[in-house]
Amino acid sequence: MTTALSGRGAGRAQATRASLLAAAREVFASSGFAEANIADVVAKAGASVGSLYHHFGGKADLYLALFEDYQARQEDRAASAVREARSDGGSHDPFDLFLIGADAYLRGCWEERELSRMFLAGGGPPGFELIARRRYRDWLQVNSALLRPDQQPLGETLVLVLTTVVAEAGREVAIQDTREEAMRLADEVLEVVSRIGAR
Amino acid sequence: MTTALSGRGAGRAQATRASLLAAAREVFASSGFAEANIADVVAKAGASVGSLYHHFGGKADLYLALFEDYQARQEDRAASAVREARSDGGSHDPFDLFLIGADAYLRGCWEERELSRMFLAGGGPPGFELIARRRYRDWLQVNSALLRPDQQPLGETLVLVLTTVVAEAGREVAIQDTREEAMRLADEVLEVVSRIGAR
DNA sequence: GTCTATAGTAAGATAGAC
DNA sequence: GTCTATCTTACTATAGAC
Repeated sequence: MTTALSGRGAGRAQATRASLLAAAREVFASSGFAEANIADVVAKAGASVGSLYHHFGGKADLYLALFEDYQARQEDRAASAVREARSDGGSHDPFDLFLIGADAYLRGCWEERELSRMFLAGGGPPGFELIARRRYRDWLQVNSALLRPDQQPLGETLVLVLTTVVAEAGREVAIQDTREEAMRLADEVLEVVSRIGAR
Repeated sequence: MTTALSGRGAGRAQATRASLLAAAREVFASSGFAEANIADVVAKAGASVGSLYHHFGGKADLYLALFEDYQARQEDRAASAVREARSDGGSHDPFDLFLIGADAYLRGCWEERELSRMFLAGGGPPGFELIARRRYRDWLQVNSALLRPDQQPLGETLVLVLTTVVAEAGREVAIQDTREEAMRLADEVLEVVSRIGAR
């Protein structure tokens, strides 16, 4: 219990961990997982190899930690937007809520475009592909439940298409050069999506 | 010009080159680019490291060669299907032709599912991401020209969505377990796509 | 053209002092 | 908890005989 009471305060250990994560974000984002190397990460973090291995299991673990955080933030953005829309007395229509969540997701892709680019580009550590795909399946499940596709023909496929389009739009949004272009693209895609899903 | 007059005949050199490519296909497909190693390739090909470097520039070059061939076959499938449809006196409607090409592409994704899976999964050699994205842009251009989106609002975005859906459908088709599931998925996606593009 | 043997190198991970 | 120094492993790529 050397680190007892941790998880809070700005102890030096937490600071090290944080700067390691921040450095890893930059290095991985600019080189991709395979090409990135640990030496660059610790150098940029102003830390040491030993520290890195004290806080993380290794290169892959560092990447995974980044992904978990990113994923949590994206889910949070979507969930918050939906919750807010519900409480603000807006539409409770499932498809409208889906669009609201998708919009929040796309905005998040732009705000965190370095990370979005990286994760959506593929090429993480061995086994990462599976993890990412599982997340995708989960998302599909959520959307599928939300949109209750069993009430219409082609339901499952339609949900698959809708989810895919939003996911890919995120990739496209993240590589735009300006915020204006990104937002315009996001809006247009949502417009097309809303036509696709129009009942 | 030691290999002059080559490009044809079943000389031993060509046979070596071919078995190297075949072995590379298996190894890369099962391990991905980063995890695959050259030793496994030459072992499976019944050749030697020296031979490999005689025929190819190295690991990355081997991967690229595989990609070029795959890409050429896919384009050929789509182009042939469209050409055939045109000559058979079928519809000349651009969107119908797009659907025909997409259908041929999806069937190709199933027929060559190991390779499709691999390339669509991401994670090739350094710089591969760029090459793949360029191809995708080219495809977009072709579809864009074919569908003349300037005649309708949201045109470009609509073409982007249509192309993306087909591309992603290819990934999904390639990971199905049976031919029946794959073809059913392909048909349903095309059905949804044709609704999306319905003018 | 094909092979074996080896060089060269890069990088992830560990040991142990402080 | 953090550091430096080192180990170890793995693998690409080359050299040179046949």
